[in-house]
Amino acid sequence: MPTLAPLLQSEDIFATNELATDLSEPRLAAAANVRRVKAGETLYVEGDAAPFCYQIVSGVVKEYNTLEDGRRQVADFYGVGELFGISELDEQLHTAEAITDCAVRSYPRDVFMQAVATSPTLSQHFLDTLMTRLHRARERIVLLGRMSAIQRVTSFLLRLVSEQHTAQNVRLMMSRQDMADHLGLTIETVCRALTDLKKRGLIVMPSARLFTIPDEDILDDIAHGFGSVH
Amino acid sequence: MPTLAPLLQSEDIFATNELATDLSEPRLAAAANVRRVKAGETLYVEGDAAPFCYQIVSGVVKEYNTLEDGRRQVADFYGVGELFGISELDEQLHTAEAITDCAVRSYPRDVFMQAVATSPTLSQHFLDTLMTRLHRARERIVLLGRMSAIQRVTSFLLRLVSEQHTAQNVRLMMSRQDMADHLGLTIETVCRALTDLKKRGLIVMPSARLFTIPDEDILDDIAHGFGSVH
DNA sequence: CGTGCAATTGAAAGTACTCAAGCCACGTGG
DNA sequence: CCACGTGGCTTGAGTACTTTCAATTGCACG
Repeated sequence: MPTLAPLLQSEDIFATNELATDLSEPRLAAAANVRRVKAGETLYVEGDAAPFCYQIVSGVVKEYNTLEDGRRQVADFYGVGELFGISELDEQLHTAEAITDCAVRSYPRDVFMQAVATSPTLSQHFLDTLMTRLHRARERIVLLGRMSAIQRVTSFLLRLVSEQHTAQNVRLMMSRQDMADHLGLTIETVCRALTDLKKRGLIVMPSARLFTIPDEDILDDIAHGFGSVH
Repeated sequence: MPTLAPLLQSEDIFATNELATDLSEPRLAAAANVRRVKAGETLYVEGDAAPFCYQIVSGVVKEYNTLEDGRRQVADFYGVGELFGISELDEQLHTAEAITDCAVRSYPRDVFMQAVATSPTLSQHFLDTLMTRLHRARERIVLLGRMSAIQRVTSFLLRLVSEQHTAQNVRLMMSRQDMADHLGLTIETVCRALTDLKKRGLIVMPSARLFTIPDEDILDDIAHGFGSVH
């Protein structure tokens, strides 16, 4: 039983057209508003009122929480087409920040919820999105709860590979800090894991933000705990 | 009955609603089927076909994943009224096991999904449930990614306190192993954390499955990283 | 060709884990 | 009624891994 196989294949960061249907929903299209955001800019902060929810037109956004001591936990990265900034409450649960220059479509929350409530197809879509999101969150729970640093980093690289549909020259669009905050590690540990993989010839990195994987299977084994390392 | 659902009462607020709505939906009520499960019995296993989804009538159920090396990660515990065994795929993503004797209501998945798709109120409720579930999962992500053993255990105790609406004689209805698997720790580390809290007089445990908290605020500080501990 | 930030490396310290043993409540059988 | 086995919980010692703190290197840019 390839237990984690399905778990580790997350949704596509780059090419999801998850809510393409949104665009076909007249009320939503009418209320939508596209905004440009530069890399590093914050869209909203944890605890803010949440009058809008958002959908990525281009670029990548991260959503994270900040702890009292300043450490951060990145909940998720969102790519083209993905919806974010939604919660059952009236306030944002995370802080959202662009990690590349972005174009982001915003929908007034009440209009969005109203549209979801009255359009069966939209509702269905939204449900699927939420279930998939939950699935993703739980993959991360397994990763954070039970995997070693090497396994976490390896899983993350494999996720990027599957999202970019190639093992050649895969781009890391986020900083080491973002990776660390996402994987529950420190920046140094991420570096060391990458260095380790490089030294073992399992990945090739022509630059700090670009990597190639000669043999994906070996990395799979490592991610799943078969490699020598825990 | 009062002792049957001590866990997860903050979610009861939600759970109760889930319960009420489900029952008021005639198609669902007609297709529902109650089954009794003894503590320790498995309802389904990760990877199984998922012809049903479930709702707890009484007792507590845990949902977990098993890794290749046998370690486990408990995704969540479910109490009275709560729905579980739902995914966007046709297969179960987790294994579900009763941790106390339970009564569980099952709904054929297709009937359930059909009912959700056609009943706006049910759809709305299901949506809220999913958003709340996602919120819970993300709190766990922060816990697993960024909190120390003491913080994790403390947070868990506080969760139980809030669910059972008292800080006196709170029941731990799950084993140390279940706690460990939920918190991403080993059983020994959970024990040591509890011992530590006991020695510091922050909790009192008349028995291994029962605790009282003299001063909740101090524990709050520890959980949030203000306490002297890391 | 500095400047500044990101990434990497090194050394020491700390935290949680592993393995192993001891404890305790409970149920069973002599 | 008590010795004995069982399973869950706790404690101890040693180890492995990750973090922390402190430089150092690499790289893009003005």
